[in-house]
Amino acid sequence: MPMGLSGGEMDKLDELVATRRKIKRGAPLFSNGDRFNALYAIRTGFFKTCIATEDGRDQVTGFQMAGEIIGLDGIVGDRHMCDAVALEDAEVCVMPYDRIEELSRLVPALQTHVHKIMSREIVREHGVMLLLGSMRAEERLAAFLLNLVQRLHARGFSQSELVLRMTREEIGSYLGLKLETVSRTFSKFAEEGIVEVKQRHVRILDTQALRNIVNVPANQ
Amino acid sequence: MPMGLSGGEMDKLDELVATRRKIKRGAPLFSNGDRFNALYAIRTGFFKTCIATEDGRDQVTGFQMAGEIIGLDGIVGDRHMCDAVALEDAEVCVMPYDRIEELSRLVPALQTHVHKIMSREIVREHGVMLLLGSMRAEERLAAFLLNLVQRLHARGFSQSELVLRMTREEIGSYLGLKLETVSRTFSKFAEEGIVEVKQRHVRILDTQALRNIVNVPANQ
DNA sequence: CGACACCTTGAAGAGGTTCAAGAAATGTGG
DNA sequence: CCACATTTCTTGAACCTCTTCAAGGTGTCG
Repeated sequence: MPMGLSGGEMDKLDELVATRRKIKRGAPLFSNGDRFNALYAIRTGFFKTCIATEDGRDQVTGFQMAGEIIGLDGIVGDRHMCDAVALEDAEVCVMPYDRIEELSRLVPALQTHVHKIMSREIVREHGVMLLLGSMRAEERLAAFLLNLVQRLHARGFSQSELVLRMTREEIGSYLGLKLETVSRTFSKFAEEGIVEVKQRHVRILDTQALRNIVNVPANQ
Repeated sequence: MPMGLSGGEMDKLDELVATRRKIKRGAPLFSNGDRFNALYAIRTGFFKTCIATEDGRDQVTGFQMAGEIIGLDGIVGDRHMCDAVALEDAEVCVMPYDRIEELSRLVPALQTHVHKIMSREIVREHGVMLLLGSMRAEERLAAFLLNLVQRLHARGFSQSELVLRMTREEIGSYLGLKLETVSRTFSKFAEEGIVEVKQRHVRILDTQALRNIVNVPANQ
């Protein structure tokens, strides 16, 4: 979070994130239509956000982990426009939105921070649109794995090993594929020696191969 | 834009949108990598935003018309992360970003307004993800046409007639389809008497049929 | 008026889906 | 702690939608 703040400012920020809430696995943090009054910073656990249509369609719009912010969709209409569901037992900081607005006016660093968070989400979604609009199944899954493992690594986890918190169906929904296609693509990667997959445990054996599949240059 | 402001506040807002810029058809408003320093409010004209990858892939992430805001992607990284190209001669208000932040701190209504604009963009992109992730070609094109005509109607244009400002290829890129598929789907709609298509001139003959295709209930 | 970009349409092919069946893991209640 | 129900995952085969490749037509702009 932002830095270089005075003591008084820090106290206010501390107060902003003072309220905690625990969510059991499978339970919603919020649901489509719920009144919006706070953003949530994930302390621990793993979430998915998704939108459901009347005709039973369902689209996972993202997976969120510790340190990430959920609830931005609620600002525009005063109600949440999607569901946020815990994929494992989780704890979040409840940040009342009116307090955020109030504090942002007093602390420019917080204001900038909030804007950047929203802008980052917009840019992330552009990337998902690229993935959904132009990639084939293998490319999608490779991009997904690289993205997940990169975010986990940034949090101190392994660069090559991960435990999926979501089902094949949820991965498929996110990637615009059927669960069978996700499963088959995992099997294909395993045959090719790129990954080792045992249910939700994934070990990446050849990161560069995944990068080549998505056309990401070697460095970085 | 926000209302219920004092005279002094209005003056500041007027100053914020004082600078204009004209962009010729085909010219970029900004390009990926450009330093970010302003948001743009479209006064007249029509834009597309798109991201290009090294390997020649290209994804249109949106089409924007009068009254809409472009440039939000630039906030997070201090550089624009996509290209914005005018699809017809256009004019925009240049709103320097540091002035927006400054003014937002003084005028809460503006602060809320900015947040809502960003939140709306996030929600819009969720809708695009649903479209790209779970709809078939006909559903995508029907949703696209309904969305376009609805936005045009909100600006005083016809509910049933529109002129496309973009090529089949650009529509296809946005919808995750090849241009041939877009063309064929238009022809199919025309055969079925749902629309009349003559190049870029489209007349919607049966709005409800389009709604049925995307599973939107009759009302609204 | 000619060059170029854009659009349409056909035919063949590929990638992903659907349907189906069975195996493996997970959770639950006795 | 074990048996059983349930959920999740894997794999096969047929099918379908969309893509690819190709050719010709239409419109537009200098």
